[in-house]
Amino acid sequence: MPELPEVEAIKVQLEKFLLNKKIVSIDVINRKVFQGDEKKLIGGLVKKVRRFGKVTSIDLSNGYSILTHVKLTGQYIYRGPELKSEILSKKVIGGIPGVHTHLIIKFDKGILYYNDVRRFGWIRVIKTSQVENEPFIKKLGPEPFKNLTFNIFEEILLKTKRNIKTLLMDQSKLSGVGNIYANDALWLAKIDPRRQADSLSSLEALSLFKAIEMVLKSGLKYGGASELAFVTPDGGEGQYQNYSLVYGHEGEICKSCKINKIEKFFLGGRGTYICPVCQK
DNA sequence: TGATATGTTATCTT
DNA sequence: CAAGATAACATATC
Repeated sequence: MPELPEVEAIKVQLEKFLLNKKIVSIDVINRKVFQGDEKKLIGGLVKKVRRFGKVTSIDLSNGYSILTHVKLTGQYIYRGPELKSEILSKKVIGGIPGVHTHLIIKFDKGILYYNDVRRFGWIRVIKTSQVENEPFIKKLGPEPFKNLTFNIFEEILLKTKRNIKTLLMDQSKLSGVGNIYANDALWLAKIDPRRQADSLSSLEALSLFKAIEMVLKSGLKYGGASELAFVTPDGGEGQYQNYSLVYGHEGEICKSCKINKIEKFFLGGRGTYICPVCQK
């Protein structure tokens, strides 16, 4: 769920709420999700928040960074003086703090909670200078809007016979796209997700490249998709699920041809939605 | 009650 | 050997 637009929404709000605030204490409730020495973070001021694909880095003034991946159900929720009205999505199961709260960071003003029902997410303390050398970040492929050009995209497609949808979601090939936006981009480009990546014509590849940018832009515009567990640090939800093109629309009429029903099947173990007539 | 949701990785297979 | 396919992770929800 949290893909490029969702993680960007987290990044933007964390920066908005935490910039220039000082960490005064850290409570690591669950070591499973936390790696490193939290004492290194105490006293640091938040100077910048960066995003690499689906990973966020909170950079501090003391040379350390908090690198974090929320995976499927990780949630960062902030409570502090600048929240005009305190909303808390019911997707925050157990509340804050609650049974699923694994980390609490207290700032001079405000508190940040990390909740994660399934505990797949992780938080790492590393030196800021090492963020870009972190193995996870190092193996990320180029990212849309950043360093993914059409030429690079086409080269990636031609290198493999894997199905195009699985390739789009492979973070080592291109970063940021997950299941929701892969489904929507392929529908928008009218390409069957089962096609071998290297079988796409140059024109089809260009259409898909543009479609990826379009659906990601739409996701960014609506603050991400909150189908499952995604919430923003202010406690609110994204709205993209109300504007998605095919993802989650099984059995509904295709928005393009307005005739055929959207079908769902599994591809690479992931839910895949298509219009069987529009997508070739 | 058991099937379902998904990001990533370890492991198995071709 | 390498690329690709699949299972595993954990648990709330329907």
